[in-house]
Amino acid sequence: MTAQGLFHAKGYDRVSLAELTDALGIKPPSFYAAFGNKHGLYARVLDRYAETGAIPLAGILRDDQPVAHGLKALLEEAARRYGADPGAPGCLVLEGTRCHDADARAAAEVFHGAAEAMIRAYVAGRVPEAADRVTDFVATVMAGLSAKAREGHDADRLLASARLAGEALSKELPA
Amino acid sequence: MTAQGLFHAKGYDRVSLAELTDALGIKPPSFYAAFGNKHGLYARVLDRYAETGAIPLAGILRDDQPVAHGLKALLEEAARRYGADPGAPGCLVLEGTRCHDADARAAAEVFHGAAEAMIRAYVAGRVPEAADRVTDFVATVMAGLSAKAREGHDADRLLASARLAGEALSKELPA
DNA sequence: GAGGTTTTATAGTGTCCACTACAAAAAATA
DNA sequence: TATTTTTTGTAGTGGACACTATAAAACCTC
Repeated sequence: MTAQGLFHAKGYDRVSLAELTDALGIKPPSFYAAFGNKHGLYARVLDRYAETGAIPLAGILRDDQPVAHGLKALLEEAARRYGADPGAPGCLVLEGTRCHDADARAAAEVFHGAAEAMIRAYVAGRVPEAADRVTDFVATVMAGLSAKAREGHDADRLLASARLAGEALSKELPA
Repeated sequence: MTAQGLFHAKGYDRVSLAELTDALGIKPPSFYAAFGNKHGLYARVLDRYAETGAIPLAGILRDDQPVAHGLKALLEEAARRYGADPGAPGCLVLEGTRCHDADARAAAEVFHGAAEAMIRAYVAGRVPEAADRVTDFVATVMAGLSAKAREGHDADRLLASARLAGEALSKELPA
């Protein structure tokens, strides 16, 4: 199990330093020499996740389709990813924003805030009066999807909820 | 600050026994004589919350209106309550299902499961083929609303998201 | 291959937590 | 009032955790 896998599977708080050093095959002093502290490694894991494991927002929120189409694709992709691996359910970033360590939480909130800003900018570009409301709704549904993934819902169940949420977007935004 | 207020404001994990005994005006030995342990008090708080502070499902999910109407009223009521008190945001039960203590989590999950079962039964009574899907959606949105309330969204913002989610229900369910 | 430098392992430190042994005070009973 | 019982307060226990002091080993450099 990698460090990223541990954080995703158990959440920041519940991963102990002993598990991390075991997973990395190093002893605590080497760990601190390399990463500074526990949330130092977590910050690195988040960077890596943003580049490889997270939803590629830029690729999904494209300007050659209606806004509603992009947002629905985003929700559906979130459902698929959050439910893809039962051993690492939900979103690493969204779950990180709810952990008990202030430093780790702050690190996750940076990524979370950036993602919401991208969504808001995408909507504002074409339907400015709906940007705040629609962004809140999409973020709310994504938070719910991640929570339900952690309750054990599989990708199909999450996808059904994402599609239902998408109906609201079709109704709210111009085709 | 009452024990219930502490649990709601900070979440189960982050309330220490010292805070609880201070709040109750008793010393640890009296605490253990009265409640057994920390999650013993939490279980009592949940009981009390279910009776007084939680959403009155039975009153909202009434049979003299369309199903979509009842569910929309539920989502809107959740938004109002979750955002009503900035010092105790979100749902005590939903947040409890995500805490780190296995006993406390199990206690919260009992209430959470009962609430979902009530919603499912309400939908199944009149639109059985939609019961699972719609219940998942409503529960997902409620989890998202509670999460967003804890991020600091006020009742108005939550209400806007709840209303948008309601549009999907109107579209999905018969009037 | 000797001397110096960096990496590694052992073994711990301090801290915070839920929880409790024990004794002093209070209350109830006789 | 004397004695027993119950409640309370003080002070501490044990365990888990993130983190580190120190010393041994490995690795260069000359």
